[in-house]
Amino acid sequence: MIKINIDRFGEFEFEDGITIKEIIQALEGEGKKVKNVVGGVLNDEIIDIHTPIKQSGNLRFLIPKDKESLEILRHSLAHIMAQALKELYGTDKVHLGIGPTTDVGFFYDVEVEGKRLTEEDLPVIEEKMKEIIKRDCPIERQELPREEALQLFENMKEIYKVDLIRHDIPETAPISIYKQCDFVDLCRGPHIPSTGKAPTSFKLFSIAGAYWKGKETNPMLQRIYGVAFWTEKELKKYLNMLEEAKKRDHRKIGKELELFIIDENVGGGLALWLPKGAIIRNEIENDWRNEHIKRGYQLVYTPHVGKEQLWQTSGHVNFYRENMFPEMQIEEEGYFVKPMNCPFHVEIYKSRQRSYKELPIKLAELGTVYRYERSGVLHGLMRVRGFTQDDAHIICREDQVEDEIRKVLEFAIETLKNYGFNEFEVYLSTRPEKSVGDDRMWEVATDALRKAIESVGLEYDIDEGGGAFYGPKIDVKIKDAIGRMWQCSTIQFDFNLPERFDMYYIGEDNQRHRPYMVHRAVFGSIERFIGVLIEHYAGQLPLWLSPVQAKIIPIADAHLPYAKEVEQKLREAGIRVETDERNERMNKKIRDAELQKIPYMLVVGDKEWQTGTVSVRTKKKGNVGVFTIDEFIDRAKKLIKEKSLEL
RNA sequence: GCUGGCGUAGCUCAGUCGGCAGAGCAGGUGAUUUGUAAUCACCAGGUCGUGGGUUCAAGUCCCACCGCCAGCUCCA
Repeated sequence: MIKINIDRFGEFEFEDGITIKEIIQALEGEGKKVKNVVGGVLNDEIIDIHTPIKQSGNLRFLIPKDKESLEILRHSLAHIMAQALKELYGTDKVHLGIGPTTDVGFFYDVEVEGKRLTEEDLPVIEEKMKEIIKRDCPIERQELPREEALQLFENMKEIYKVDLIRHDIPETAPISIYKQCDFVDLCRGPHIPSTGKAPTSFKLFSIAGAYWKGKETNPMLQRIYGVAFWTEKELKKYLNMLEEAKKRDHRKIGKELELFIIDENVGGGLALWLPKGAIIRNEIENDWRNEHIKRGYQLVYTPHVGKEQLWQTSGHVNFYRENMFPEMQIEEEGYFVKPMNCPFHVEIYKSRQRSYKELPIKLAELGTVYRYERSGVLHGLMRVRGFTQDDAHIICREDQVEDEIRKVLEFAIETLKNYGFNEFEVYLSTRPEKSVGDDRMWEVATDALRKAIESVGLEYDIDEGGGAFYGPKIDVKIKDAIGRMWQCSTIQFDFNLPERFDMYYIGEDNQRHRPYMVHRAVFGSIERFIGVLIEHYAGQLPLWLSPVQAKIIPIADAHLPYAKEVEQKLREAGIRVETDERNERMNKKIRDAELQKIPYMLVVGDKEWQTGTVSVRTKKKGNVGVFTIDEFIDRAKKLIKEKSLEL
């Protein structure tokens, strides 16, 4: 017998191996109402109503609106899709790979003999799935001995399932299969009680190649992706988000607003900054430099290439070579384009002997690095081959570690907030199995990272063993306006380079000591961060970052002299301003300024000329009224200085 | 790199069965002189990604390459 404490129902004793389904029957037998249960959470594990419970514990029933039950639904929809495929294209012809859930839905990797699935097939499959849902097949679970399961799937010609049983399912694990009508699948579960419990609020959205088990040498299966939610409303919301993401695509906006281009004549993953994009970048970089100087960083510059020996010492030649541009020969000497800035910063540190008194030394650089990325992964500014790290290396004593890490994290969070990001995900990655450095250093460093996060008051997840071999790290992700997470800041200890380069400082004891070294970046990559900013703001950047902050719109050509006068005054006040001198109607000029996402439109006509004013229209609020030129300048200057998000 | 899709004017795209390369926007010229999201007319603009092939005839069909997009993979 086992004891189960059921949330809201109390504690019960049951036979070992009872299922939720049977528990519900028992409860209902006692006259209790238990409705709509699609699964349960047993001791933090999501299980379905079919799975035998073999241990005592706490159980909570799941109904559709529970977050955890989505996984059950999505898993079942993957099966329903597989069943649909088999019914459409023939049981023997469809070979199933794996069909797990994803963040928003599910996929199934399949092979259909003699047929290449295309997007046009998706609606047909969807229809079939809806039919199966309507049929309301009860879903049953069964555990089989290994040999029997092998036999079954061999008979069904499910070669991939056989492969899974042979090579991937641990000897000790039970082998379970799920049946719904005539469809049988190898599966760990969990699943909903019957296909009829699935709503039709799902959508198949793409079809793509995927290697069996993700290995390039294996055959490629076709992966069909679906999204699924319990309600139509949630599905719609998600689909709208996708639409919105498409509208915000920084590649599209970057082209429309003439911010940057990636030109095939130059090469994939190599961005060219057009004048307007360069303004954004310049603002960000100037701000970055000022903030770093304020915080005691010292700015440095380093070259784009360095001798092979340097990269030997750093270990990059041995461990990072596949990501580097190939070696070049100059006067019998090998050189590499830099994939990272660290070796140079280390050399700067080593340029003379260092005393404990001058630590911490914080060297900062907007260093442009080049990495070989496979052509297929390049993506606008988000994934490039040449990018600028907002890099800094903090070299300090052990007694300074905690304080320095806290300052870095505070700095990063404060900066990201300034750019309009207020939600973060923080990850602490700890020591992996293969690593360098002694236990003590790992402990001091990991502790400092943890304390920093806690002192800043952030929630965080621990990625146990997820650190680099050379040290633990913190990663910060930001949430954008439509809920997507982007990796930005990173704070990484490095126990490797100080050893390799034999970095030291002279301590109070007149002895050599190994310093702690930390790599850190706030934005990660300037290119990528600007890409994220563009998508976050849908191109409507904060005033201080806008390439053109105000557009002067003369109503007719007659007002041009006054418009130029206003323009001159604004320019002298440091506001980026343009006058629309075209012989177009005012409405057209406003429309074009709106499309260019210019924050302020200053309409000037007879009235304004006579009174020395401008009629201010903002991108957000439309016409906000008439201001004197000085009033407008004061307001705009103040907002720019404050980096305000307001207009 | 792999799988699939797509490459037509500066941009967004149409082009049927293989039969004279199109539209809108942008650009140029002219008219108009305008009060809060598109004034009108005219003009110019093309090696249909590149190279080969099939055909009387190729933007269209076939092959190779290049590039882009989605996904896979990768992301010390």
